[in-house]
Amino acid sequence: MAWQETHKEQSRDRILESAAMLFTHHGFEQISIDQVMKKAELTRGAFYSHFSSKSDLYAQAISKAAKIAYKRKPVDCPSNMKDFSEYYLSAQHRDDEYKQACPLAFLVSDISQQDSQVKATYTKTLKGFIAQAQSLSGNREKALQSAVLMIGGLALSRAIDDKDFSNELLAACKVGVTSLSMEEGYDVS
Amino acid sequence: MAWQETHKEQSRDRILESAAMLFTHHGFEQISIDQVMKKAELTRGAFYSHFSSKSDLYAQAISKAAKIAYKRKPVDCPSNMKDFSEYYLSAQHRDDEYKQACPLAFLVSDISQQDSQVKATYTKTLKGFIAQAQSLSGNREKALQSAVLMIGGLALSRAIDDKDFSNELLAACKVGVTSLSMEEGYDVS
DNA sequence: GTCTATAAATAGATAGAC
DNA sequence: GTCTATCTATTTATAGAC
Repeated sequence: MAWQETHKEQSRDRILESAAMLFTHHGFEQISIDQVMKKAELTRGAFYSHFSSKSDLYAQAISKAAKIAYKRKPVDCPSNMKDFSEYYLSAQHRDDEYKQACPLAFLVSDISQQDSQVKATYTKTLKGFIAQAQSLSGNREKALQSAVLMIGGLALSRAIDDKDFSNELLAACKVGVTSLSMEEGYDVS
Repeated sequence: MAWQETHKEQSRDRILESAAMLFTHHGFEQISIDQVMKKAELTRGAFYSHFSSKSDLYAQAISKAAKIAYKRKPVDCPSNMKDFSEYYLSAQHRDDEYKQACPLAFLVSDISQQDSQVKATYTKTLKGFIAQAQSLSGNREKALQSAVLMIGGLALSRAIDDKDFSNELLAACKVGVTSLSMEEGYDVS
């Protein structure tokens, strides 16, 4: 039947899901192929039947992680930037309590060290994120600014070794995004 | 004489400068102790007379890199956020043409994977950056938002594999920072 | 397709001569 | 303090059995 995955597709999907979770949380270099395969309940040797290299897996895992993160939004289709940013800039998201975090923030400075396939996947994912923001704010410049406040704010909040300061930063970014969506100059054209 | 460094201090400083440059550009995992020592014109074996571990070096290199990046600002003391952001969010800074870039942006998602010493150093550096922004904008919340737009915007612009899109993002962040510094509610208290 | 075994390279850290 | 040499561990990728 069409909905049934073949055995190979199931294995591939388990590898990809494991990689999405591990890479998003720990970055490219900190995770070995062995760790990914063990989480997928397979052995190292089976890896190269599914992906051509670790870097190839990384690129596809970023795309997968973004899809997973997108699915777990509290509302299917947030109707405004305020709701979107309150979910995105929450302490739960920063602390990755559900292991389904946004790779755009968690891996941002990791990506500039990777090959062109990885960068292309990241760029495509970021463009999707900004398109989503633009559909809510109706203005491209404000959508770009909001995206930077959210992705950059979340990334920075994770690097900080001071909970109060980290929370303060997240709160300021939420205010920034909300202010942007309430300013004059709203433009749906 | 007091200004003269001892031989040991000179070696230590060369190691630190080499590490600052290499780590900022390539991240922690991509750089080996051997590469740092070669750039400092020493051999591997001499490393542990100066630093206790690679991670120890990383923490101190971040602080050093921030001092170097701060020194190379075009103006000694930018008098407003617009000037500051135009330098910080330039294509030259993104492309690291002078190899003296800001580690806050270049390493942001790298830091969350490191030990507490590294995180503490990064946090302290970030607090200094925000204090600088606050002294220019006079308002803490706006300073935090400006810092995120600058650091987050620069970090994101580096991950993007599309020059036009990257430039567009930098431009939007400059506008965002400038707008913040011109809004009502300016508060010098 | 998945397994075990291994090749081949690299890196962090230490030992000991000078 | 700096050097050469080495220990030990890890990792990507491949080979070949089933």
